[in-house]
Amino acid sequence: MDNENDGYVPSQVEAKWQRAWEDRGTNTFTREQLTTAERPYYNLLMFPYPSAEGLHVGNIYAFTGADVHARFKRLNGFDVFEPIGFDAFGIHSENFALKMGVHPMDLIPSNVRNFTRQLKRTGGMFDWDHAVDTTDPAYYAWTQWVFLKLFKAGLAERKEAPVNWCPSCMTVLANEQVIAGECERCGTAVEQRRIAQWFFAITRYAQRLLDNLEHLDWSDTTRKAQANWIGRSEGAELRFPVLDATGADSGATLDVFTTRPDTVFGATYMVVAPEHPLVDSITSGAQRAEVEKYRAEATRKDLVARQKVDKTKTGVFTGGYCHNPATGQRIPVWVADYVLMDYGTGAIMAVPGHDGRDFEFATEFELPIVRVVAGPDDDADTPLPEAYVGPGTLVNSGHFDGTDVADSVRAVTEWAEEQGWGTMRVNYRLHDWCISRQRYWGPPIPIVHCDACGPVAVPESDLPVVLPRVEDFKPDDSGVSPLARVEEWYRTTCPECGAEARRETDVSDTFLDSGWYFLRYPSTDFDDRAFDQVMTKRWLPVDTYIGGNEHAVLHLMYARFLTMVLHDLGHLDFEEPFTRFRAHGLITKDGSKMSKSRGNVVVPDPIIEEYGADTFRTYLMFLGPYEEGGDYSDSGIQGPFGFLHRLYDSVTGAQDGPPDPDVERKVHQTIKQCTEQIPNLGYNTSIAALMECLNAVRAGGRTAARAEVEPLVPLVAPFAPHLAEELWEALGHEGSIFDGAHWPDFDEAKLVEDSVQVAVQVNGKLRGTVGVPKGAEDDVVVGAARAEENVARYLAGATERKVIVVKDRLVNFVVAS
RNA sequence: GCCGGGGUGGCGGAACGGUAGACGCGGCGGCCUCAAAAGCCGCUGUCCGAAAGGGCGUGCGGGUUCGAAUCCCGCCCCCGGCACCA
Repeated sequence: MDNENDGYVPSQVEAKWQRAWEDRGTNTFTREQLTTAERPYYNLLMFPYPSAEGLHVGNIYAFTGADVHARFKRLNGFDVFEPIGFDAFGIHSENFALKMGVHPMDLIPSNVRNFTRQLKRTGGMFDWDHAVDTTDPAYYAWTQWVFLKLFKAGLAERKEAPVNWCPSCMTVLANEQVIAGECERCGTAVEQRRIAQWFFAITRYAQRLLDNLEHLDWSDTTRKAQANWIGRSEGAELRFPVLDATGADSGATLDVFTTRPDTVFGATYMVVAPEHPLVDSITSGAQRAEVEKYRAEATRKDLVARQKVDKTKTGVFTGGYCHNPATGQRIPVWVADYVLMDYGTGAIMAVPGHDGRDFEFATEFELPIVRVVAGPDDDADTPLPEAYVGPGTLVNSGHFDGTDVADSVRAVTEWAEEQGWGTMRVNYRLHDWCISRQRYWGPPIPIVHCDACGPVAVPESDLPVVLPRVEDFKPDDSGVSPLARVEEWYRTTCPECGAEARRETDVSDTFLDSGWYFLRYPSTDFDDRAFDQVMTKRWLPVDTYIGGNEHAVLHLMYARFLTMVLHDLGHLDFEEPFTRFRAHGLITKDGSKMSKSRGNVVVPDPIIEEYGADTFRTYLMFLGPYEEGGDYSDSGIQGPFGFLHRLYDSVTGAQDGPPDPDVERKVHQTIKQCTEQIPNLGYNTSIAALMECLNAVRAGGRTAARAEVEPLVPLVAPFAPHLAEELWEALGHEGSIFDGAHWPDFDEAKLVEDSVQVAVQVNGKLRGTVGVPKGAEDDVVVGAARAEENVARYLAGATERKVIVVKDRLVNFVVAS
């Protein structure tokens, strides 16, 4: 390895340039530079959670792809800001700390140090002077500030909501700790408990979050995932009068949301969720015991188990009735857990004839099934062996009989509206964002509870509300946050009336930390504001954000929501944070996701040790299309390793003199390819083009002319930045290539070949090729094609019907024999 | 079930409707070397053939076209996400 014949020693080259970058501040901005940058380009990557295991290949893949983009933009003259940070709060760290018996306040700093060391070795163009750590009070003071902004705007609400509760461990569980309805630690069935929690009213922004998607330059898949998550559906709210014990109208209504108001004539019963507030008043005395038993069972099941689709439907009759305002008939009200409290109104009108779930339930409990839609081959009396959900016309529907279902949603709703029991309505499946965590490792929610004043905001001047060091931070059987055990911390006075009061002891969701971090980066030089107006104007919104699909929904949605809110409150002049978002693919090993249990985890440190970061980066980018990912193979890295060595040899050994015309053409073709493909994340094909070009340069063992290889150095720089610096220096330049070099231009005139190989087909089958001058007239090409020996054999004795000529590419003789 | 994304050599993957398999790995043979590393040269989809050449080949079945991996219709399989959403 240390052989003196081999001039390229990656470890030495990389150490040298990493030191130089740090000494010269190549990758960092001063506050002054951030303020005056002329062509600002904000290149964002998803900041990592600093695990104890260290950086994994997936991190490096994600960051390198973003870094290649950053370096490409920089070589194209932009002032590229590529900050980095640590998303270090949250349940992962807390659980790991619990397992190891270390305090997170000790664990996280050592993890961060290790990550920092590893990240620096990968050669990313990170601005370490503007790093953030979400667990730093100087950061989370402003996370708490964001909370207060929403609170004061009336967008933070406290309401009761179910949490997962393990009756054996006696503790609240996060959703990810519930595996198939059981506690991940002890296997006990998880229950639901209702406690008061803080919610952000993201549902009020549902329509805007949906509408804006249209104009964002984001991957289609990500936009669709967001749209599905928001889940807009159009329909109607219908109000069914509740009957009292005597069968008379009680004055109350049971309201339902339906996307099929046109099938209201087929609603033969109603179903309410077990948690529905009207269950008590609707249930008759005789049924009360049974209903109570069912409700108790339903709440004992956790949400995961309850929502299993394939289980048979369960439910009980309440003994109460509604009256179907369309048919005038009395219909029973049931309680069943297939109706969810948190979608729509928590109650449905059941139309078993035309809804699969209702059909199943009606069959189970022998409830009437009525056909109200007839398909093309049906009439009003055709039996229904299963729910019919296809197109057709209404039947058994009074004066709507014969109406096409396509037109009837609106018609029926308008009719219901005239009669006062229906309204057009849009419903979303997006839920309000629960940000309360009954946990220790997060920023305390900056609220004080006062008996007289209620929940009161901590004054901004008192921020941060510092998370105290608590040695026993394990969740316990109290069902409240560990902070609720620290009396000297939670006892305080009301900021409004001065009375004795108690701090909120829940901490906030990690997604709140990461929901605004991109606003903080350019302003880390300011400790008296979350984000500075001048910096924000210059740098935001983010120009390109590259990250994993696993955050395509939640993280990006929350970040968009917070940005919209801060915009509406006058703190930002844009409402979408990420102009362009691209999701990278997944890197697999032996065809499957890397995981400890599979034992196929690739550990990056030894690879960088052996081959260097440049080779590792180049290999990762070469594996497959960046947006699709690829499969990691241990031996594949040899390709890029050899390529970079050969490049080093050719550049450092280049001679003065004129370039070979064929090689020069190849160089220009390569410049064109890289220029067009790199900004679109076509990294694998760009690297392939560079390899092909170098193969042409070195063909037959020839020595390169300087002019042939010089342009290749900036082209390879995004992938192999250290080597590029070394070669740039070897070519006699001073300073960093990322400051001194320009992305090379290609010359259209130098791209064209003077002769081309034209494929010759007979009846679509390739029978030969002929070399002709580029742009030759059709008859010349056809003549040459006809003369080709093998082609002539196929044409002899056949009748030519037609000749197709594609200029400079192909001739096809269509013949009959 | 629904929504995405895919199925191309031994492997990772290339291919504006126009010579399928670029580039790389692996394999085989050779050069250099005391040896190794690095490097270099040649071959490498498959079947028939000594060669020239030919047959077959992009998950399966149809279709459009002079020509289909690519476009259309109907299936099958894999991966990711959501999942009783009324």
